[in-house]
Amino acid sequence: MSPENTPTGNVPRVKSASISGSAPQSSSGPLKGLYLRKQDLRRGIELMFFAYRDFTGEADQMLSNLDLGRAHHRVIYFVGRQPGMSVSDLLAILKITKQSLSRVLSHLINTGYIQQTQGARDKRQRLLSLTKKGEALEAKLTDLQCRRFAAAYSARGGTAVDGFVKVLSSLLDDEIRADLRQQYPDHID
Amino acid sequence: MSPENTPTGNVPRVKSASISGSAPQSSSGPLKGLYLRKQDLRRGIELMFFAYRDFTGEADQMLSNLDLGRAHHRVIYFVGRQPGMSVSDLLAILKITKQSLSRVLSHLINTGYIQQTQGARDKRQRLLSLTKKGEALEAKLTDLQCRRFAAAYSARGGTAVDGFVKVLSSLLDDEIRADLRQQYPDHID
DNA sequence: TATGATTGGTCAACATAGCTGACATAATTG
DNA sequence: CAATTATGTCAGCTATGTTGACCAATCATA
Repeated sequence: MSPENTPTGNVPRVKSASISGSAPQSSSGPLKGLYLRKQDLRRGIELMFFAYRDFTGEADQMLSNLDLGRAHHRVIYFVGRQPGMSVSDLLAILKITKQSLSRVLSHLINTGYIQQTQGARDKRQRLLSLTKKGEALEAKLTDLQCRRFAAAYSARGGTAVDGFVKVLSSLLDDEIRADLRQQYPDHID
Repeated sequence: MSPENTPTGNVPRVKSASISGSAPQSSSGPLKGLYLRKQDLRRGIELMFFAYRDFTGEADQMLSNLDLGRAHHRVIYFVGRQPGMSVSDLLAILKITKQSLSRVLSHLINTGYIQQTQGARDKRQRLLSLTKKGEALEAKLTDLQCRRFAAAYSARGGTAVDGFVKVLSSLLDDEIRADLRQQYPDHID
């Protein structure tokens, strides 16, 4: 409760970081390497934890009223983003097993949020898309999250948004960043 | 697979955003409101999803080798950050039920990662701290995540880090932001 | 001091969402 | 035709969240 911070978080710097300069520990200007103090890195860790939780919280609430969970949301979101995608495509994005996906996807199909059509070129494929009902839910959920981002972006401005996107991109695994760059070139700089 | 993006993600802007200007849809400079296009907001949503997954991935791997999960990690992390915190404090941070916490915490105590001491002022409290073993694990896990942040921060520079922190802060629920500001004043700007 | 609130713990049961392993069917590809 | 691929399914396990009920120790206060 009291604001006594970590005892290990004062002066020390991260070893493997390429910037090694021993800058003073004053405040937080854009001074070389000053943002690599342990306490700054921990701030990043903690902000990711809290922000991710809050970012998903509102949607989780709305979903639970419909007896759906976050896993359903992900499916609805990505199918909505790229209608006509195959099950394999979705598995590659979500990185879960087909058994896990199957449970969620079957439920969404049975309850009329998602529909499947046989692939034209490859008849084995089940191409996924949202029904009207699914589109309506996707819109409500995405709106909720977009509003949060729009508020944050507006409050902080374009330069901050640019930095936000850059740092998040650099936090990705190299492999994922390459995938994203290929699929959505305007996502990654 | 093909880079055909969302059909709904081209020109339209978010309605409830305070910035309503109909700016041109050129590139991505710090031009007023240009980062509030639906596609930019969706980019934020998606980057949060992928970055959070990758950010936790390495630690999850290390934990699973020790038969521990992400829930154990959170406990170890926050107890390490603020040794001597009470169970209530931890519950307030994690926002889970005491029954959920109990399962994880008991295990960490039984396996010697965390120790409890009776509170001096209030003898009902069990003040939590890491054992040597717990400190060692915390250091390994936090190092792993700090390295990722250090690499990202180094790659993108102080201005980007500043924007990253600002936007993440603004994504928080107001209540959480207020809490963080009180507990860790240097976390939030 | 007696009472009520707080701190922490426990038992039991349940839900969600991941996992592995094994197997099946249909369609494509060589 | 044989091998591979895309998808689905059954069965069972694990981790981590949830409710609800209840208990003991301690603190705060009327």
